[in-house]
Amino acid sequence: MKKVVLALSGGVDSAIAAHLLQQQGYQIYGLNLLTWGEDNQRKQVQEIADDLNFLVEFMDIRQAFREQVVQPFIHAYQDGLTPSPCVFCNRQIKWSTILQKADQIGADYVATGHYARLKIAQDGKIQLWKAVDLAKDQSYMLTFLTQDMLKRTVLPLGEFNKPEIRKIASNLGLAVSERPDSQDLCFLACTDYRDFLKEHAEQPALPGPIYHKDGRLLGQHQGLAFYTIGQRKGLPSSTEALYVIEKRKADNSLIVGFLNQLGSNFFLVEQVNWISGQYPLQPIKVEVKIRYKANPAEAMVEPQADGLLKVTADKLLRDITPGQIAAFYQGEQLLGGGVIVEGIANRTAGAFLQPLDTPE
RNA sequence: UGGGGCAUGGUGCAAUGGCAGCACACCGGACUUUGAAUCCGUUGGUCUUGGUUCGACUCCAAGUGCCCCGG
Repeated sequence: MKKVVLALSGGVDSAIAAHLLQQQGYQIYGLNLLTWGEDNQRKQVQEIADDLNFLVEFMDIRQAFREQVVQPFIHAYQDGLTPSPCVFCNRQIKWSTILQKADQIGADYVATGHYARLKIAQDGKIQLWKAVDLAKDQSYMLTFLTQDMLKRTVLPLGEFNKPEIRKIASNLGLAVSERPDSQDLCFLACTDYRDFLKEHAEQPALPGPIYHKDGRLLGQHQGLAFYTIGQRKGLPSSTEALYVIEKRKADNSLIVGFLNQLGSNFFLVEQVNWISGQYPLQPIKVEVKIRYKANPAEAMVEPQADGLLKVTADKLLRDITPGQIAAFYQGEQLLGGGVIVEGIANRTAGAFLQPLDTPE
C-alpha cells in the first residue's frame, strides 16, 4: 500500500485531502505541525483523523519555525523589505519536515491541502500547474519547491473547486465542513503584522519624515517597516489619494505620491528557483505575478550575471515590492520565480488613471 | 499703530437667502494561508455674540483668530 505523510492543519482543505488520498488507495500518516503560539487546533485535527480513521502525529516545531521563518521575517521588515514568509516556509519548514517524516516512517509520498496541480512531463520532470479553481490557486506559494520535493508530492485538491471540497466535507458529515478556512501555518493569523512587529522586534520602530515625490514634507511616519510599496492606508490626507512609492532607508524617509507617479516596467529578481531545476540561457516570455493575488502580466525574463534576472513587463506594473516573490508562469504552468530586489523606475504619467491590473 | 482678504467635519475645498455636498483621512465590513490594493458602508462640520428675515453657511454689526499689502 502507498504510504503518504499528509500535513494536516485542522481545516476543511487538508481534511478532504485526506479523504481523497484514501480514495486513491493511500495509507495516510497525518502530521500536524505546531509552528507558533498554542496548540489550539489539536482537538479538531484529532477529530478529523478519528472520523477518517488514520493516525496523526503532533509535532512541535516552534523553535525551528521561529529561527527560519519568523526571525527572517522580522529582519526583512527592518531591512526595508516586504517579505513573503509563506513561500519560504513551504520550502524550508513544511516540505522539509513532512519529507523527513516520510523518510522516517518509510513513506514514499507527502501531501498537503494546497490548491495546485502536478503533472509529469515527457522527460519525467514534474511540472507545477495552477489549480483548476483559479480563484483558490495557491501555486504561487509553492514557487520555491524543487524537483526533489515535487517528485514525492501529491496535491489532491488541485483538480477541485473549493465549493466541491466543502460539499464533499458536508456529505461526509465532517464537523469541519462548516468552519471557516483555517490560516494553517500562519503565525500572523488574525493579527496585524504591525502589531506583531511591535511585540516581537528587538529594535523599536524609528519614526521619520514622509516626503511627497515632489519634495514637500507631508508629515511623520512611525517606522518604515509599517509601510509597503503601493500602500494607501496610513498616509496623510491630501487632495487625492497618496500611495507609498519608495521606502528610503538612507534617510529613513517614506516617499509617497499620487497614483500616476507609481509603477515601473522593470525589476530585478534574486534567489531564483526554477521548478524544472534548469536555468534558461535565453530570455523567455512569461506571465509574471508580483504578488499572491496579482493578475499575471506579460513580461520578458532575461538572465543576468550573478544569477539575477531582469524582468521587463509589457505594461507598467504597480507595486513592484522588494522582498515579494515574482512568480513566472506560462499559461497554467508555474516555471519558477524569485525574490524581487528592486524596481527600476520608469513610470509614465497617467498610466494608472485607467483601471488597474487589467485582466487579460 | 493704515488698508484689504479669509474663517464650513481630522485635512483641502463646494454650496450667494430655501433639507450643508465632494475629495482625502479615520472607523467598520467583504476579499486573503505574506504584505498591499480593491469593493461596500458608517461617523463627523458652518469661529463667537447679537441683528435683519417666514427662513441665514450665505445679508448686517461687533468680537476673536489667521493671511496679504503697505511697512
